[in-house]
Amino acid sequence: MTGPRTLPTQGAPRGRKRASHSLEAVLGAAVALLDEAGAPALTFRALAARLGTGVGTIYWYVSNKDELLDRATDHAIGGVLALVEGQPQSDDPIADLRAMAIALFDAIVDRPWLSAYFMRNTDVQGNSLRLYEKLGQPTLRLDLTPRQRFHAVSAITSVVVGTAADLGAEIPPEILDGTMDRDAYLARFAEQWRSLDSAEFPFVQEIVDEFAGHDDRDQFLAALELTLSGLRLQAGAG
Amino acid sequence: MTGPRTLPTQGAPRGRKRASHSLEAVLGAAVALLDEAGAPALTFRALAARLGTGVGTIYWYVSNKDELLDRATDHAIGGVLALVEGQPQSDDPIADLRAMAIALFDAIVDRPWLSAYFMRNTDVQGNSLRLYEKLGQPTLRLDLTPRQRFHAVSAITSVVVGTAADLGAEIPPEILDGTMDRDAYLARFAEQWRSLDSAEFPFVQEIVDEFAGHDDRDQFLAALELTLSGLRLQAGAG
DNA sequence: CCCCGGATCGAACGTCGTTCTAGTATCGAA
DNA sequence: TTCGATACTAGAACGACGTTCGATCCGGGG
Repeated sequence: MTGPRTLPTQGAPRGRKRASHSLEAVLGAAVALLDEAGAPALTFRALAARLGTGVGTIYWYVSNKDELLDRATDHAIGGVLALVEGQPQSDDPIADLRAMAIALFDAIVDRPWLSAYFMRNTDVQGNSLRLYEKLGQPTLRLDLTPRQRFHAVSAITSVVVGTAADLGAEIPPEILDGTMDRDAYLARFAEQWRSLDSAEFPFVQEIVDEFAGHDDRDQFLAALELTLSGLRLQAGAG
Repeated sequence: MTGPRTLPTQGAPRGRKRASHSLEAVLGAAVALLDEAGAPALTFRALAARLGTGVGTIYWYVSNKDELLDRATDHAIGGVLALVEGQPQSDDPIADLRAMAIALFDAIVDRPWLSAYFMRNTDVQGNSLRLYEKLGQPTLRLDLTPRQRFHAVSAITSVVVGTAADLGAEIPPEILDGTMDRDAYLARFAEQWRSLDSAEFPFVQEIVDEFAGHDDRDQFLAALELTLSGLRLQAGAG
């Protein structure tokens, strides 16, 4: 009456007899909607239409939109987790950290809607905890205190989420429609910046060319590298 | 017909004759609503009620909710900018960078709604550009390439926004009502984490005590320090 | 005096999340 | 076979939201 008993956080849908729509189907359709047109496209009515059911049916599997979003996010993070778990372990823990952070970043670039809901996922169990564990494991091979390890992982996730969110934010609708390409968009900004008073805005003048031609991935990699080199320094001085 | 001609991004409201509600008043009320009860509290009806007007009036000053949010955010960032500009410049550029980042972080902690709208503010002009400039100026005193300076500032803002967003997300309604205090909330998580299989979750087991008693500000300061020490290393090796 | 344009107002529209009631299919027990 | 409980489906309805629109007010220049 309040919903299906439990959901397997992993694995195939176990013996549900003849349900035409499982929770898995709902989540899959939700993720598809999010992928196709972002967060505003995920409405109960659109989801019901896609599944060929009524809105009431969705509420049988999920108690409200927050839970739908949480479960859909966890569903998507499952994919990232699989990727990260498939990565081979190297001799250098920091290199492993880097590889995982990049995999996570790429996943968010693929699904920009993830960044908005990534941080508010307070699930104790689920895939995000498992991902957190995976991200933390390389720090166990570093000469750090538990506190330093804790801070290191949160620093790395901050960099990933922070830059990815920044990235997802800078995409106004004009550019998604193909009306205007990214370079022209950046160039318009750059031009306005160049016209600023260079006595009042010396820094902006200094970096405007870099901004005009910047690559988001390079920007992320540079930020990540700063954190990682700080971490390497910390581990070496232990 | 489409709104007031322009808005002074700074300064007193100039000679508007007898408007009972200026844009400044609208923005002030909007920020007040956001401060009192967060983003969901800011609705056109609530705002109109607070101003003692109709909803239509607000649309005279602002063309839609996105613009309202952008302007309100910029309004709030003006306060941070004033704080940052009031800080004295020291001999150490990195220390200045640190101080600014901390001021920004504290401002977001004060106004958690800022984190959500901080990144999507793509205004070319306005206070966020000025703040960006201020954040970048210390890097001019560092021995770096323009590209490195550009990356350094975006790395720092990523850390600030990333951790602040993470922080704002981990506040479920129970804790804001005073129903449950933060320590008990963290302890509940910690307990569930402790019951996990330690072979499968070695890292979580390692840091669970740190997590249970962690301070958000310390977490941010640690992440910031990693980036700054990486930056110092980069500047020294120039 | 009238009129014109800046400024104000609130009813109304469409969409959203959510609730509720009615309904159908399946199965074990009587 | 009948009955009721359980699992699930369906869509009308409600209130709140963002937004639009025509009506209205009001001061200053003709």
